[in-house]
Amino acid sequence: MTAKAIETDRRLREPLTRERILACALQLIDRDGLEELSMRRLAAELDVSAMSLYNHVPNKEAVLEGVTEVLLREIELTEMEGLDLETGLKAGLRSFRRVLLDHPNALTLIETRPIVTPDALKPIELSLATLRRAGFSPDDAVRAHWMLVGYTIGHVGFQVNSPIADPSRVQDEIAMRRQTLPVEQFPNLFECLRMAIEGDFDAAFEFGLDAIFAGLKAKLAAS
Amino acid sequence: MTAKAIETDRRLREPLTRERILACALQLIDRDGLEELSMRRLAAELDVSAMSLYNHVPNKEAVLEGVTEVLLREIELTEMEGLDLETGLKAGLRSFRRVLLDHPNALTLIETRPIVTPDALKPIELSLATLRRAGFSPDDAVRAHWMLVGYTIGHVGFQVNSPIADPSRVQDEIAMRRQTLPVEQFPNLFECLRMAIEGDFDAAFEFGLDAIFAGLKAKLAAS
DNA sequence: ACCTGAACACCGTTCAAGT
DNA sequence: ACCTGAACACCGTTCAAGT
Repeated sequence: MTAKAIETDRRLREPLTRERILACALQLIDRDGLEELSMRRLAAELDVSAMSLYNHVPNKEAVLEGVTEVLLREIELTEMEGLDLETGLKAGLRSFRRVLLDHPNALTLIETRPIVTPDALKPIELSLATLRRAGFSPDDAVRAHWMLVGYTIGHVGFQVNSPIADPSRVQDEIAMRRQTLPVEQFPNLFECLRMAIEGDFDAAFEFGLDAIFAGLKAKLAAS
Repeated sequence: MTAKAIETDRRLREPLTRERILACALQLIDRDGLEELSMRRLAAELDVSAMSLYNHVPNKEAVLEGVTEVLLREIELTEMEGLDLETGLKAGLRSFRRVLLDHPNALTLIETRPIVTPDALKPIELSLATLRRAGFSPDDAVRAHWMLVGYTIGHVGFQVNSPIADPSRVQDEIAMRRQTLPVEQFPNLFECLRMAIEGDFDAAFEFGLDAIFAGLKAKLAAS
């Protein structure tokens, strides 16, 4: 092959960049799951040899952190600027939850990769600002922030990893558990089973948010 | 080597069992992290060939699920039987949190492996029973349970994966962030930084619990 | 400057052969 | 019934060689 032909080849396909690698990695995670992401598969997907990736990214961990960054940038923040405590934070948390639900296979990434780039810290800054404005001390602002974010992530985790997430198998699941479990030892579980399975997770999330904000406001009034 | 010598060998070391495999796997995870657990390393640790494991366990996923089961059994439940809403559930959640904090490297396992054995469902049954007894409808009992467990897991995740978990590096961290981040764009973050780093996570957890139970009781009174 | 093939030290798992 | 070595199809990453 002549040098000219190779030049043409290179111009035909997009040049490899960090951004393109991260975008492709996220796609792969969304489609096939986090376990299925390998440097070799990622390279193949980009039509490139596995080793080319290492010209743009130091290692696989950097890819995973980069994907996490991309996800955190997806959070819509405009709706929470300058609003009051409940309205502003609820908007931010709903947007955060939406991103998490849009990328369920990447949840573990968000849980385990603390990112400290300015983009990633922006939501935290806004959240703390809202809490401070509402009257919380710096200590309690941090605690309230942790509570809200912890609750949101935990709740999504519950929804996403629910053993009975597939609605088409609900009936099977109920039947199976009735066989496996001694009903008389788990009366409340069985009473709540259908709801737990068919549950409206959005409504459940709002239920929790309401309770938490009621509690936070009570704390504020008491201090 | 004679047949007799091999017999002696076998009698010298404990016989391989599922229980022994799971216990060893948990140890390995606690010591070296989840990433470091491989079937081959696990086998080596047990002084056995990698393939022997497959006589007691179908595959690696089964090992991970088994370890999760073991962890869930560690939750102390006696203290929450028959107690009132706040006292009982707080006791259970603190015990759950203790187990999670004792095995930080296994947190992802608990988050992603829904276990449906009777042992694993016992805590849920007790939690739901307490909530129903306090007056919640089946729907709201499930929602409150999700909220509490989601909060607890999320909070521990925050604590465990905090980028600044190593207290010896707190000062470095502050200095580094001051360099990297434009202070004027993150005033609240910097104001809260020291607390976020040195924060008393136990106190923060209790702060959130208090707020949540205040909110739950308000819900109960309103309905 | 960017890409690549060959190589190294690992994986999980299967299978046929041992006791 | 339990254990094992060899083998297969994968990994992440390094390095020297290409353009």
